[in-house]
Amino acid sequence: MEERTPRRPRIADVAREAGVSKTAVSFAFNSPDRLAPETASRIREVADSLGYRPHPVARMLSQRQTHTIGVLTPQALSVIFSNPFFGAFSEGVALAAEQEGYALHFISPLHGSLSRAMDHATVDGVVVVGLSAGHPEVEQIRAAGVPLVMVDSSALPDQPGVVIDDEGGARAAAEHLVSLGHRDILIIGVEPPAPALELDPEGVMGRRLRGYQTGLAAKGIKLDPSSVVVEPASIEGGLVALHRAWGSGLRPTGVLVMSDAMAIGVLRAARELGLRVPEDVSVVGYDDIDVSQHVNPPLTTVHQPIRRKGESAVRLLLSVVQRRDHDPQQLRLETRLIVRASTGPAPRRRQEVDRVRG
Amino acid sequence: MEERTPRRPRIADVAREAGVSKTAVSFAFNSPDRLAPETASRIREVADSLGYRPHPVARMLSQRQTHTIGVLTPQALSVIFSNPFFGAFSEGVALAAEQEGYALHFISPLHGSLSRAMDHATVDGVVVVGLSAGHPEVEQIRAAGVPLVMVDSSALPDQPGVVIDDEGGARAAAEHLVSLGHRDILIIGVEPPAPALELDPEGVMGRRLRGYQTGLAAKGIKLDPSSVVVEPASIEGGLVALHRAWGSGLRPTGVLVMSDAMAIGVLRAARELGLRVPEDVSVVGYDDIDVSQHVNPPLTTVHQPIRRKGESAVRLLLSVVQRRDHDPQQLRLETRLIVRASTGPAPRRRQEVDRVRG
DNA sequence: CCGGTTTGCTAAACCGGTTTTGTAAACCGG
DNA sequence: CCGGTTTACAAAACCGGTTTAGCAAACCGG
Repeated sequence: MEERTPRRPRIADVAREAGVSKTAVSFAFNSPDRLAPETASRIREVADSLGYRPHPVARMLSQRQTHTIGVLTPQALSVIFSNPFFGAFSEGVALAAEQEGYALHFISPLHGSLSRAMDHATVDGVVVVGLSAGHPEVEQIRAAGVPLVMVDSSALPDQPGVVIDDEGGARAAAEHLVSLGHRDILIIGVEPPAPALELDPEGVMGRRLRGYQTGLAAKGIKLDPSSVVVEPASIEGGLVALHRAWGSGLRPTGVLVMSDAMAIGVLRAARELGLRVPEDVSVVGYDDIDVSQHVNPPLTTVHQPIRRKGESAVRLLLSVVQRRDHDPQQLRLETRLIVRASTGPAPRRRQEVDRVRG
Repeated sequence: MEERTPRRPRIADVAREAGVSKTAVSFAFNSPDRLAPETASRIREVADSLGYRPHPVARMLSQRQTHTIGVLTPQALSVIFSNPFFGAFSEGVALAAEQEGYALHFISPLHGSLSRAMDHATVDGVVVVGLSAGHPEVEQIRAAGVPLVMVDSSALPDQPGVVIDDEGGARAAAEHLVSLGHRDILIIGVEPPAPALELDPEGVMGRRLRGYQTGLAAKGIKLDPSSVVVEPASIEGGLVALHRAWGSGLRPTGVLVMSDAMAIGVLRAARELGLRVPEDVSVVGYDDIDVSQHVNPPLTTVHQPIRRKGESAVRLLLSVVQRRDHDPQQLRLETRLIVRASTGPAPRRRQEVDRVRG
């Protein structure tokens, strides 16, 4: 005997079965104190026996809240998840969200359009990561009245946000290389999601680039535009980047990489090119992801508190979502250079050239 | 002049402003061909000028679909995201989801309860990862009529699912160590999410354990229960695991680790203990995450197609969500041992001892 | 024992859309 | 020019809950 299309029980079913009104059933679940204790428990029993669960979407609609926060990125999730940085960031986001009982919804371009994705997203607020402040999508979100906090964006002062000292960290990295005697520097950056997009000077990568330049300029090193290459922020991207630079004739002794994931790829590319790290070439990463200290050689990099960044962003967001509305708050976290084993004194130039020739 | 509480425009506002019915507005967005072209475009113009966007939750409610798929895990997201394995898996999930225009919602225990989290989740279907088939939560989902596909679970044959050959991979790993002369083996497993839970013999870790045991038993090696230790699936967990084992007097020459993240921690612990890898101790991981080939030394491990697993799971799920309903399909993906540099011949002394014994 | 408050529940409105059903007007073949 | 079909839109029902307004009975102080 088959059950006949076992439709999901609705609140009306429970009400009928228990001989009460829909209101009473709703009360039984949401504010039992407004019902006589016996009534409440009887309703719950009936509900249980019917296998009734309030329909989450209906609940969202009438309550006007979803208990969900969104993480919005301009890049496809399938690419951004390949960077352990994002995993760690999500870890922080998830930690704070879970503590407050919020679920997590990831929002990435839908059929190429971020707005469309945003239009379909059912969230009480969003953490925006990797998008600069002026972005139209960001305006759209604000216009829709959805609270947001910007991460890694030199946000307008009227929006809450959390940033790190990208420029300072980058400068420290550059100075470190310079002080080791490096003069031929290659910079590897992260490719912006939309190919047409220029490297946004106000974005993370723009700020890091400025930091590098400042650090180098202090010792009188000027940067040729050709010695800045960009690729996607992944191990693979880093691998490709160094190979490309090398292929186009560049022979740096020091490489500043804007992402640890890429730096790991650079380490590998170096090995494939027959270069020893750090004897022949030094590499400095950025982010200090978990594995950076475990790669070969352990990576010198700029540390940033990734998890804390995610956590703080969510706390900030929830403080405005829940109308605990302090004025828009800006949080700034620090970076610091961590010297491990992927950097060393610059090789004497002659030596390097000879070895590669031979 | 302040705008007066700029309420979000509703469909009724657009209808009034354009002098048409709600129906017409809805048609203008969803089936413009049912309207005269001029009418449709006029409505859209009005809608634009008002900044109208269909309310996603309302739309979900009446359409009875959310265009969202859930990823359900019994562990807190804040812990599971720390394992690069999950990042890669999510990458695959996201890839397939994005292609089909589905958003991603992560479901993890809400205030300790998975059911509660599931009750609040607004998804068209879920990918269940790391939960075995018999689990009550899984039954609850099925009862609620939500399509699901189980990943890494020896599912009942009436549920779609994707699994890998955990046992075969594990056996290969064990045989590899044995063939190198190792006789004193330590096994490091992943701690189940609920502390009370026993190591589920039907779960991933149970299957891998069986594989290890089979591989060892073939060469007459019996496993003492004390040489199986479990910790959380993270770098930190692996680190702790080896230290604990060592502290309790175990002196293995070969370590079989059920997760690469943990294996990386083991490599570090070995270094801290003054052990050289692979000269003093050999380590075999499991999963073959991206960084495994970049750590020091490059990790010998059991490869599984992580991304493809996520991707396949979503495709399977969507095929039932969209009523393209083939009968519940089971997908089985292969594993293979990848020998890198973290394994080598068992150290001489022990080998000799064993030879004499044998 | 009377007027006011509290208790316990219901009826109706509402959240913001989509979908079904209905209906005038236009079209159309014979 | 008449009956039947399309076309183009509107009215109403519906999705499945919550929330507001309201009402009868019980309680309660004076």
